[in-house]
Amino acid sequence: MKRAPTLVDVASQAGVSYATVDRVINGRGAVAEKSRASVLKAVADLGYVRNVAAANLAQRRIYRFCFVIPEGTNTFFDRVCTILRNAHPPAGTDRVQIAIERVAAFDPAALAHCLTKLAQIDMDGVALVGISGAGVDNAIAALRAKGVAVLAMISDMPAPQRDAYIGIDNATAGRTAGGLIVLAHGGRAGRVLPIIGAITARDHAERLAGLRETLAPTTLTTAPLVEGRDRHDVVEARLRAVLAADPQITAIYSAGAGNAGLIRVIAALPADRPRPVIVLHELVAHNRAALEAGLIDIVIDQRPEEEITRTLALLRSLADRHPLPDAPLIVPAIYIRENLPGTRAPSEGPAT
Amino acid sequence: MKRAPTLVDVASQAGVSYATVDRVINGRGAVAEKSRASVLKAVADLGYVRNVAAANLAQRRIYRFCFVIPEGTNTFFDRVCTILRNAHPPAGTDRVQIAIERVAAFDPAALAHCLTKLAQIDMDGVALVGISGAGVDNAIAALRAKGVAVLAMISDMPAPQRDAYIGIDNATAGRTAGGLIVLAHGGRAGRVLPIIGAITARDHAERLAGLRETLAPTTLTTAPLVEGRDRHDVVEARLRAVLAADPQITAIYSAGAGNAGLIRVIAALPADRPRPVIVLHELVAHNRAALEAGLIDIVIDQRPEEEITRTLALLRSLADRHPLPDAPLIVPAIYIRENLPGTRAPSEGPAT
DNA sequence: CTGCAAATGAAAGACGTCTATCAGAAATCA
DNA sequence: TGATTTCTGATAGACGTCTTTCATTTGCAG
Repeated sequence: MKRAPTLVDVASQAGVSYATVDRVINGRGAVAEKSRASVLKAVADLGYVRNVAAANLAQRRIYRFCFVIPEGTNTFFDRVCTILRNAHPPAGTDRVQIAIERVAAFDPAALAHCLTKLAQIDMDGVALVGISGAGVDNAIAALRAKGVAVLAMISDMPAPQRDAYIGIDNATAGRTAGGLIVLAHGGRAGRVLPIIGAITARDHAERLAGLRETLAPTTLTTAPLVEGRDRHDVVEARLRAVLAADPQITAIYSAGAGNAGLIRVIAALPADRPRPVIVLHELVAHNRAALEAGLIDIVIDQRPEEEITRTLALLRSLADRHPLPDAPLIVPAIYIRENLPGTRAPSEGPAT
Repeated sequence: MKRAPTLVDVASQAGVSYATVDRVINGRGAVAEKSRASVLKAVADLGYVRNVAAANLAQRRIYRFCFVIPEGTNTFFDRVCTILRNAHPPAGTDRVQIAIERVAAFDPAALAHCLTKLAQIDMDGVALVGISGAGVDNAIAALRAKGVAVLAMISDMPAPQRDAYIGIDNATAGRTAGGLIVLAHGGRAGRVLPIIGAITARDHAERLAGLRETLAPTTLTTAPLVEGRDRHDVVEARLRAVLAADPQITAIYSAGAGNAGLIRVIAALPADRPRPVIVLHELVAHNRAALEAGLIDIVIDQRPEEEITRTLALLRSLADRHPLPDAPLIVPAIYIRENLPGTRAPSEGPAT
């Protein structure tokens, strides 16, 4: 068990001085092509990896990350912020500063402005919820040009613009909803009502397509799409109307937000006949309460905790100039009343 | 933004020398009670936190962890090992060595022997699957006396013996199975067949109790328990017999292992009548294949990836002498055919 | 008061990397 | 060839902690 190679080892192996190795590794000063090559070869031959602890010590480094989160009526993003605030930095080595910036939702100009401000500060990485338009591309490009890592969370953006995407595959989410609805029908006929925020929202459209894909080969039919604009009041009014007009509905899949309105409608349904099977997205407070109350059946969750954990790990990894590991997409979680996190006391003593 | 306090700061604040501070912090040599108190007070006042990077550098520290995993016919533990081998150490700072020791399953003596051997080596932490008996307690106590952190994974052990438990709440898992079965019956009558490994296995018993708890208030009845001893052949034979004798079965919940046998039985059922709803545990290869083939409906998974991630983070945290964070129990995941991880290509480009 | 043990202080050299400086060598151009 | 550039080497002082050594002071018992 010999010790890991250091930069001194690399220097002697390459037949150059430490100073030259440093110039190559940290890209400062001019280095002859020949020297550069021999240093890189020595690095490869020895399997040198930078000792991050030593480097951080020498630089008195503090990792500075910023999460840019949409601000608005959407409870989900409040949940994300809560998780972020409680997020223990990747455990162990601390020296991680996490800032949260809220910007108006669906407002590319606001996002671009925020990013431009961030470019002033000396950041190591920025995570944002991907949207495109009005200068966002340029603002991101400017950030990345300064060496800031940029990650897309929750909603993706065209690949060349960001360093990586952390989030779920929305088509899978839609298929999952479909599969559960099929299961709940147990072979009987049925009619599924899809509700989304807007057909122009890419994630919603993808979920809807996933649902249809799964339902297609079955006996279940699909009712006309309802657009609820992610607003509680709109969802409430439209759903009430549809349910009144079409009593055949046996299942509802809401791919977007605004579900507090949906839940109000369900709560007001007559108790003498079975209510439709209901599948929603995101385990936010009102959805969770409805699940516990038996007003809805299933919540598909994109597991923001995991998204944030992974994002932090990736930001860290990029900041340390490690090659970025291939991170598979997040698998949407399925919650029913019985597997809600943190409700029941554990069977024995707690983890402490 | 002033720099974080160092041990030098602590020393001057406490009015003692660096050496004394070191003796207090790292517990070596004798220190007068008065000095100890003033050092601790200074630490608290200044909010000193040790710079782990510097400490690790000075010690040339390598974290040495060992996972003791049962060896046997159980595919699940093979999966655990695979995950472990691919486990990127908590990202960023590396210098983590992970050893895997396989020991005979359900054999306390073998486990104790292994632990005793580990006590010889200089370990930072050991994670094991909790079982009790025949010297295990003593072996663990010996380990911990040497300052080695000991975590229980997957199956717990009495609280005072281990530093923490990382795993699922099995009662919740059982209730989850119950909830899904109820959902799949959609209000119709039904008869649920529970299969477990052995009633003496605590986790299996807890899952069964959870199932019964959820089914109790419904119209579903429970068929007599089948004990399959976690063996494919036993499960296969007994299940075949039960299904032949009791055609009323509309659902099967297998709380243990040996499900390859169960799947064989299901695959051989006549195709002209609907098969029972089937809920199994652990997303291992044969269960996954059966899910994809439509032979079973649901797999409840304890998410070993998450268990391992958390275990590593905790081991690391304990090794760094951080106070241990409160880690909630793992929430069992629900898999159906549509949300299996890594099956479908992502809707857009991959994360790279 | 002496003698011994316990407690403390002072200091120095690691650990591996970053950062800077300065002198000297090699390559380039006139 | 000499005068510039462009590279390179040598070196030294951080960064914050660990570890050890040695000398000194303090406390306490006899």
